[in-house]
This record gives sequence, C-alpha cells and structure tokens, in this order.
Amino acid sequence: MENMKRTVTCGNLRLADNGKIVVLNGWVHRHRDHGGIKFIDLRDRYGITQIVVDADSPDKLKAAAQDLKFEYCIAVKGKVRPRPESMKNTRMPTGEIEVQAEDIDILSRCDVLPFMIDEKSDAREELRFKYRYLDLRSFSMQRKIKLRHEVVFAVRGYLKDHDFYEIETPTLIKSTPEGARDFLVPARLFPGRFYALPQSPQLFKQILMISGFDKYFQIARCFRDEDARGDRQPEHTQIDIEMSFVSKDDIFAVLEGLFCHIFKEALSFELKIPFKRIAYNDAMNRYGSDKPDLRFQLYLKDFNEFADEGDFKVFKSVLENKGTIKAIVAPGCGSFSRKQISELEETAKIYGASGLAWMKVTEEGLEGGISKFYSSQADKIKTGLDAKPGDLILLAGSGWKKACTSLGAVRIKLAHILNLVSPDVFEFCWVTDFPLFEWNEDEKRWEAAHHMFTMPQEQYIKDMEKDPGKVKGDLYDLVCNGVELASGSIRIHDPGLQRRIFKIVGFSEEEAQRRFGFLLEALKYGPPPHGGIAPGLDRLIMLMAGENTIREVIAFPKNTQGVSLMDESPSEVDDEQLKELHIKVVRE
RNA sequence: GGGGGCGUGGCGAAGCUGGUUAUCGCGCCGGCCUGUCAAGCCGGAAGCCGCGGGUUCAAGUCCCGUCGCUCCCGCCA
Repeated sequence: MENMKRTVTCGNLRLADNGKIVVLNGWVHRHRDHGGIKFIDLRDRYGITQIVVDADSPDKLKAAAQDLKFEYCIAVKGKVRPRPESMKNTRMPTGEIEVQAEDIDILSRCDVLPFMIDEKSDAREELRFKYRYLDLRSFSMQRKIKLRHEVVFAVRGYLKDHDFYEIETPTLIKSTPEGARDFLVPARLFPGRFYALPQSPQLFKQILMISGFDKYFQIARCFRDEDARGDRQPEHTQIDIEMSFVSKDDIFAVLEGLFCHIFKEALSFELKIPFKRIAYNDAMNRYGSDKPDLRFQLYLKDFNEFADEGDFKVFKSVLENKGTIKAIVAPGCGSFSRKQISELEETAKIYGASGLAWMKVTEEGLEGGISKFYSSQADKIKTGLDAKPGDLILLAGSGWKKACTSLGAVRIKLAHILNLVSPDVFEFCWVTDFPLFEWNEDEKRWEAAHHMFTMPQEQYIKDMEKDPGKVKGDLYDLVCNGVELASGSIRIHDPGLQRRIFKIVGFSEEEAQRRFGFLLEALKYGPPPHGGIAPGLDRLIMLMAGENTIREVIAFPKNTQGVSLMDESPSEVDDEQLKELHIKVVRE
C-alpha cells in the first residue's frame, strides 16, 4: 500500500493537472471493456475519475484490469492526460481529463452486489437498510449526510457566536412517565430499578438555567418508545436550546437568525425573516391544522351561519351540539366525479369526520349534493365563500377540532390533486397561543397539551382553575411546509404556579414530588425566568434535502417497526445477561 | 390497537376475467469488440411467485390464515 496511497481524490483532477503522475484510491463504480481499451470509473466521496487502460498496456496491467468488478476497492497509479476533444464529458467535473493507468492494485474484492450503487437506488428500503453501508456509498446519500454535517456545524458556529454553551446532559436518567413511553434501562446494581433514556433533555436544560448558564444548546439524542412514522423514529436528534431572562420574541429572534444562517451556510439559500406568526385557533380555522402548509391557499371557511339558516338537518344538529361546519372551496373542481368526491370523503373520514358534504357551484346557483337545502341562500353562500361557477364546495360538520382537521386533510389532498404544492419553497411560520390544557375524555381529566412546565399566558393565570380549557400557554411551534420543525415554550419558574398546574392535571403533591422533586427543589433556589425550544434536526435536514422521510437523512435508521435491519436490533440476549440484571422475560 | 398498499430469479418490475415451458430490464457467467461514460453485440445460468391451508380438472392469479415491509389513524407531555 505504501507507494499506492492516494495523492489526489477522485474529484479534483482538472486539465491543469495534465502530465502529473498520480495515485487514486477508490471503488470501481462502472467499468467498460472494449476489448482493446478499457475504462474504469473510479469513485470516492469526492467524485469520479475515469481511468483508462490502453490497448498497448503491459499484460500484467491488462490482466489486473480484466479482473475488476463492481465495487472492488482499488488503487491506481497513472498519468493525467486530457481526453480527446470529442470525448470530453461536460456532465462531470473531471470530464476533461482521464488517468492513463500504469499500475492497478486490488485492495479488496466485492461480492455480487444486492443492488447497484446508484444516484437513486431502486432497491426497496428494506434491502437498502440491511446493506446500509452500500446504500450510503451512493452520491445521493453522501450528499444528504454531508448536508447534515454542514447544518450541525452551522448550528454550532452560530450559537457559539451568540454566547451559547454546548453542554451535555445524561443519557441515563430518571423515568418520568408522562407523555411518551420511556425506553428503560435496567440498573444492574439496583435490582428492580431502571434508568430511562431521555425523551428530551427538558428537565436538565431547565436546571442548567437555574445553574446560571444563561444560554445553552445541545445536539441531543432523544428517545421515545412510540410507533414510528415517516417523520418519527424511536430515536431522533434535537437542536435543544434554552435561554434565561427572555420572552418568546427573544427566542423567535434567535431561531430566525439561526435558521437564516443554517440555510445560507448549507444551501446558499436566503430565508425571509421574520417568519409569519399564526395563532393556533387561526391556523386550525384557516388551514385545518396546527402545522399549516402555507405553500398554497385553499383556506377553510366558516359555514355555521349558512347551516343555521339552511334546512340540512345533519348540520343543524351539529350546531345544536355546539359543533362547527367548515367549508372549503375547491376551485374548478365542479367537474369532479362521484368517485373523486368519495375519495376526498375517505380522506375526511380517516380524521374522524362522519362524512363530506358537497355542492357544485354553477352560474345559476348551487347544484347536486346537499344544494337543495340551501337553494334560497345560494347567492349569499357563493359570495360568503367566494365561490365561482365551476367550483366545488366541500363541507364537514363535527366538533370544532374534528371539523377543522378532517377538512384540513382534504385541503392537503386537494392541493396535491390540483398540483398547488410548489417544491423548492420554504414557507415558515410560528404557530402561537396553543391551549395549555387538553381534556382527556378517556381519563376524564385535564392534561398538559405540551408539557407541565409551560407558562400560562399572564392574563389567564388568575382564574386558571375556573376553565382550564380556555387557558393559553406561552407555547409555540415552528412549522415549515406543513412539517412541525420545532416546539418550545416559556417555562414556569415559580414553584407556587407549578404546584397549581400539577393540581389541575390531577397530580398530587406526593406524586409531583416523586416524579419531578428535583426540579421542584431546584425551583426554590432563585430560578431565572427562562424558556426554550427544540428544533428537530432530522426533520430539518429532511426538508432541506427535499425528502419525505427522516430515514433518508439518518445514517443508520430503524424501520417503522423500530428494527435496525443492519445490526438486527432489538435482539434477544443471553440468559446470563438477564440474570445479572435480575430480569425474567415473560413470554405470552 | 385499527385501516389501506405491497411481497414474482441477486435487484426493479409485467403477468387481465384462473388455462401450454412464468415475461422484461438491470446484475451475474462465457464470448466478440481500440474511445466509452447507463458502452454495444452474441450466447448462457439463475425462480417452491413471502409462508401455510383451502376452492378447482387446473392457482402467481380466487378465498382464509400467517409473516415481513410500507403509508395512514390512534399514540407521539
């Protein structure tokens, strides 16, 4: 190897290097044998360089070249020369030159590949994950991993320049079973006791504020034992941030600056700041989602007034039950078939709507569907909903939230059908003023909508207990293109207020002590007002890379079952290991 | 926990209302070829159609079950 170590990479030779003797190390990406002459595309992380084995090469060299197969790892010594004018390849950066091989060393051989190493592998994900090391060799994966690296460095650079300290918090922590299910780790030295893997560094970062660290961040791995999705894995990475002596506007400003910097550094893309702000109620009412996709309009509209005056009994009874009727106008969709409409209805039903009513808009008035119940109000409805002849009005009536979200799903579906979603656009917005509590119908109690350490908005604090459902929190999400990118809040720093919150969510003093005692204790010692936010790194990279799953931007992801197909975790362990941990497996 | 989709040589797919020997592209093996860059041409090998059961004269195709993957609802403070 000593005299076959690379002197250049496969991406950096140019015409100016003409005549140089170089050594390249890399993988056989493609090889084309013309009998006399042979070409090898040699690949490394930096690019591809064409190697030529000339017809008049020594036999030993020709034999070595003959041997080469896909993905052999080789070293090539040779001379850089310009390609003949008509043979230049303008599609590759090194396309003006080639390296005339003088010596080829096979460093290692490669079995027949399970799939080709390609820009866009057509192998199914299952296989790509099993052979992730091969999958990661493709330029498209290398690009995404590089992007991730760039983003992480941009984050560190920006936050360091803004006086943040990067501080690590423990991975083995106390289980605080509220919210997501914890991953548990048995404690060998304490039979029957367990650590938990953090769902986020939440409590620790608050404690760091109490310690006076002022501005903290961490690229933190977070673990949640819940079902995975395209944008959810059992473990994911957050850019965890917390600050003292701030209001939400300060946090917004830091995040906007940070994201600007990230997009500029990693994508050379100028983000427009400040980001829009939308209150949770408005987001639900207009977009039918708390993570609205602002890349297209298609606003939801209120139909209560018309429903009240019309004769459609189903909607009347919705109103009597204090429900809401929402409408969406699908432009030019009056020609939709029954089938198309029923597909939209299926979408609404997935989100709990009992059905999707419709009316077609004509020059004369309204037609089809439930239009006969509204014939006398046709003009008023057309004006009120801003509907034009040829449009299709879709309606969902239900409880407010369900009506909004089910029609919100229809909105997204319509946008795709009508091709309204522009790619390469980043529409950011802050969603603010979330409710602090949500009623849990199953357990008949109030629970924290975000987490229990969120500050209620000032004006609600006094009478919080009277109607917890009305209380808005100092809570905010950062959303981009319909993806929830970050979630944060101003935290409670007053132990008394914290106790009132615990009480509303039905936590006894003892239970609060048992679970969060250390935080409550810490809050006694001069805690600063503080707040923070935690953007999800995987989702951010996913958006930046134009992917629709975070699995595409994680080097070694798990599948939707939480299984790592490459190392085959989770796996069974030896009885000996279990014994040491004082654990017995109960098989059902 | 629930619903939708998928599973066919190593890989990606086709295979209609059941009917000869399961098709195509890539890869693999052998041969030809001095300018390709997804090289080309000729020849060849390779399949228990995820698995189990059923219906039928006959099942890749229909039915039931099961496993795996995936999308979605629930869940995800």
